[in-house]
Amino acid sequence: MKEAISNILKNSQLSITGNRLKILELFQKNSKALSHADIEKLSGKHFDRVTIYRTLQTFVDKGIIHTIPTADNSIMYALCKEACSEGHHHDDHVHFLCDECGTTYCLDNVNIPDVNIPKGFLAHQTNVLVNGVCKNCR
Amino acid sequence: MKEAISNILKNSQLSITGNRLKILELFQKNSKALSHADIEKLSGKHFDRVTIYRTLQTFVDKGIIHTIPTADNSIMYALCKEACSEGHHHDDHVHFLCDECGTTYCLDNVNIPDVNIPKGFLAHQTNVLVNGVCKNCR
DNA sequence: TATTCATTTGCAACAATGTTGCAAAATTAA
DNA sequence: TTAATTTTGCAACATTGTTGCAAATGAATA
Repeated sequence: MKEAISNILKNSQLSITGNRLKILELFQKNSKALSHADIEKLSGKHFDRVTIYRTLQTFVDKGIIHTIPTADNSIMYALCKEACSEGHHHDDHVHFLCDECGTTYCLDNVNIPDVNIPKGFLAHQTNVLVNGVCKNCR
Repeated sequence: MKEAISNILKNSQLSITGNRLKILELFQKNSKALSHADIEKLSGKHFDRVTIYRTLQTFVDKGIIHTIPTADNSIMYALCKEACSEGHHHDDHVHFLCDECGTTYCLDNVNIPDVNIPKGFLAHQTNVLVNGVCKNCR
C-alpha cells in the first residue's frame, strides 16, 4: 500500500516525503474528490497550509491528480487514472456532485458524450459535471 | 434599450437603481460571461465591491443571470434566457471557454447531451464545459 | 409633490483563501 | 558521510468574499 504510493511519486520523479505520502494516502482512502480545505481537516493540521497548496499544484503538474470544475468557488482534486502523464491530462470521465452530502465522485466508467460545437470553434477538452443525489443519500 | 433592462428588473420585483441598470447593461453589451473582477474593471470602480457581490447574488436568486463552473477558481456569470425563473434555473446549454482569450460563451443552441448515470444515482442538472479555441482566435 | 416606509448602498471591519521570499530541514546522489 | 538539491514552514502580504450598520435612494401613498 505504502509501497504503491511511493511508486507513484517515483514514477513522477518526485522526492518521497512523509507529507506527500500522507496526502496521496488521503486521496486513496477516501476515493472521492477532495478540496484544499478537506485535506487540511483530514490531515489534522499536521502540515502547513502553504505546503498543501504547493503539493497539490505539484501533483496536478505531474498528472497525479486532476482538478474538477465546481459551480461554487472551490477547486476539487481527484486521483488520476493511469492514463494521465506530465502536463497532459486525459480526464475523460463524468463528475458527479451530490447535492445532499457534497461528495464529488469521478464516474470513471461514464464517458464524455459528443458535443456539437458550432462552426469556427475548436474543442480541446470537455468537462461534464452532473448534480443530483448519490447512491448513499437516497 | 434602457427600457428593456428596466423591465427585467420590474419583472423580478426589484427596485430600479442606477447600479443594477449599469451591471445589467454590462452583461448585454458584452454578450459573454463576466466574472466579479470583470464587472469591477468594466464599471470603472464607480460602485463598491460589496454592492457587486450583493447585486450578482440577487440576480442569481431571481433567475436573471446564472453561474458557470470553471476549472480555475473564478465564478463566471451570464445572462439567462427567458426560460429561467426565480429559484429555478433552466440552464440547458453548453458553455465554451476559449483558452486563448479567456472568453466564456454560452452556446445557446447547443443542447446538453444525455449522460448515462450509474444505477442508484439521481441526476438533477448537467453542466457541460468545453475548452478550446473560439472563432475569433483562430 | 411631499411624506413615509422599505430597500439598497457604501463604509469599515473582518474572515477566508491564495501567493511569495527566504532560511531551516529533509531527501537524494555521490 | 558529505555535498547538492529539493521540500518545508514561517512570516508577511495580496486577493477574494462576508457581515453589521448607518446614510442614501427608490417606491408607495396621500
